[in-house]
Amino acid sequence: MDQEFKKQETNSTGTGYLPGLAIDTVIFGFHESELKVLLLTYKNTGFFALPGGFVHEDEDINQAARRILFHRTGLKDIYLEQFYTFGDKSRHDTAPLKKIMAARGFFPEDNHWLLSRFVSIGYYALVDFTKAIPSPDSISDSCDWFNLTDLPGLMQDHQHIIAKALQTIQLDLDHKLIGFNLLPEHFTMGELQGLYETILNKKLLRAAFQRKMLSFGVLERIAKKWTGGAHKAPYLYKFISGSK
Amino acid sequence: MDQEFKKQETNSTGTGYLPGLAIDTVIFGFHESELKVLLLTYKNTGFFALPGGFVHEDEDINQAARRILFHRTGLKDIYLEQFYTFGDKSRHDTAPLKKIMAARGFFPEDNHWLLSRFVSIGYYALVDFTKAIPSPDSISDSCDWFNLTDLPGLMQDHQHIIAKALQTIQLDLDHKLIGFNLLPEHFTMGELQGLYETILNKKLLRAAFQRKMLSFGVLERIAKKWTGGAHKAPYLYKFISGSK
DNA sequence: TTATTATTGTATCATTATGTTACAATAATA
DNA sequence: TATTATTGTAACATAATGATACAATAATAA
Repeated sequence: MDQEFKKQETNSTGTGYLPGLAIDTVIFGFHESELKVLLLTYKNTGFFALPGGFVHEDEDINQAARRILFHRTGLKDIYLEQFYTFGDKSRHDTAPLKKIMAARGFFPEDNHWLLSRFVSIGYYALVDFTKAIPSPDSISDSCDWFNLTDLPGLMQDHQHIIAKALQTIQLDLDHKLIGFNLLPEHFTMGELQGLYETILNKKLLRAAFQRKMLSFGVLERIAKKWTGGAHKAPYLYKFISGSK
Repeated sequence: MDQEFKKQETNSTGTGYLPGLAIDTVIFGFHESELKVLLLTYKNTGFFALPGGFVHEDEDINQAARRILFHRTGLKDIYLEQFYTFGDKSRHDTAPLKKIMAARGFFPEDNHWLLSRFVSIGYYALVDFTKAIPSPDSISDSCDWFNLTDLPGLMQDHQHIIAKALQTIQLDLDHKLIGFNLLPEHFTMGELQGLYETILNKKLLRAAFQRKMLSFGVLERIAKKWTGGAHKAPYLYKFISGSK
């Protein structure tokens, strides 16, 4: 899989890829009451960036997004949604990419395909934090979770892409049942509420939240969870539905 | 403006355009209780298609969408929204395009840029039917409104693009105030309700609809409209708001 | 001029959804 | 066995929406 990058650098015309088209994925996770995104750093540069990639000539763009997602998290069958395509001409800034390549000892001609203007299709993914295993590759030093509230400086317009992704899931949360994708298979009502509160960035009323969630009829009560606290044990729930 | 097409055909490598990237616009209008979309036919082929175009090298994709929209309708300051990017590899079908070009007496090599695989960014526009003047150009025979309920056979996946656009405005209609863009400056409550009913494809309750619309506080009552009917005259309203 | 007709604007009440408070149930601990 | 904190849910209050009813009023006909 890591040949992918060598292939991208070496063949200066980008044969085998759709020209000028990139995919960036905002991979959301949730842990300890914090919404997180997966970021990587490019080797020896300290640049933080969203996991992304390019589309093969014989590949649907959605397939490409899944491939990239799998590559970073090791996960298949993930909730993945295209949310916006970014194509301002101001995105075209070759400096960071040149540095990234230089740090690998590669000094491309100015007409190298990777230095041309790219339009990027944004996808967001919702993954179970406990199942996803971030994996760096030959081109990146690290690939790790960052709190959404405490992001490092990001390459290009990646900050903006994340903001737009967040905005999208905030809107989607109300009318699609997507929240569950961020939790482990079993969860308490309190955990689910905490997730909603974090995404929407506001407090919700406990009684009303529970009533509403149960009214959807997609939660199956599994067992009790004895947390060790001196109080009633919460139930564990699991998401059930034809659609996931 | 019509040189645009000659430029696209003649220069076989597509210099000046972003390669492999197209824009398709679903331009919605509303007239006589029918939702309409603007379609064009390519000269001497009878192919129906969405108005579309390509992105200039020095242009934001949103600018490109506005340029295409202006070119077709003569309108600026139109409500325009990107809704999805279509990039299945199955879209790549050179046959129709070859016929279109052949009908113009142009027979491109197989490696002509227009025959390569394209990813298309979909935009939808909401326009005042009474203001938009559909205009064909050198490459198209006609450019006309078609009822959404009675579309002709369309090129490639344009049917699917329209379906996705419709789905998007149905969802947007609830939480954005976008409906007004499809009506003339002044309209009655009945006309507004008819518009909503057509888009959502269901009957709404008159009293509740009126109460809700007025509660938004974005409607200014202008005057009465004497229709000639033997009944109370409805008020004319106008949309007022900082955001349009 | 006045009755008739169809449609509009809105009040009224019914129903449903949501906000809010309260309290019994219950694990762990003292 | 009492205490504590938290959960699940009942109960009530308020707000939003569904449904019906009716007065207001342009045009037309008597």
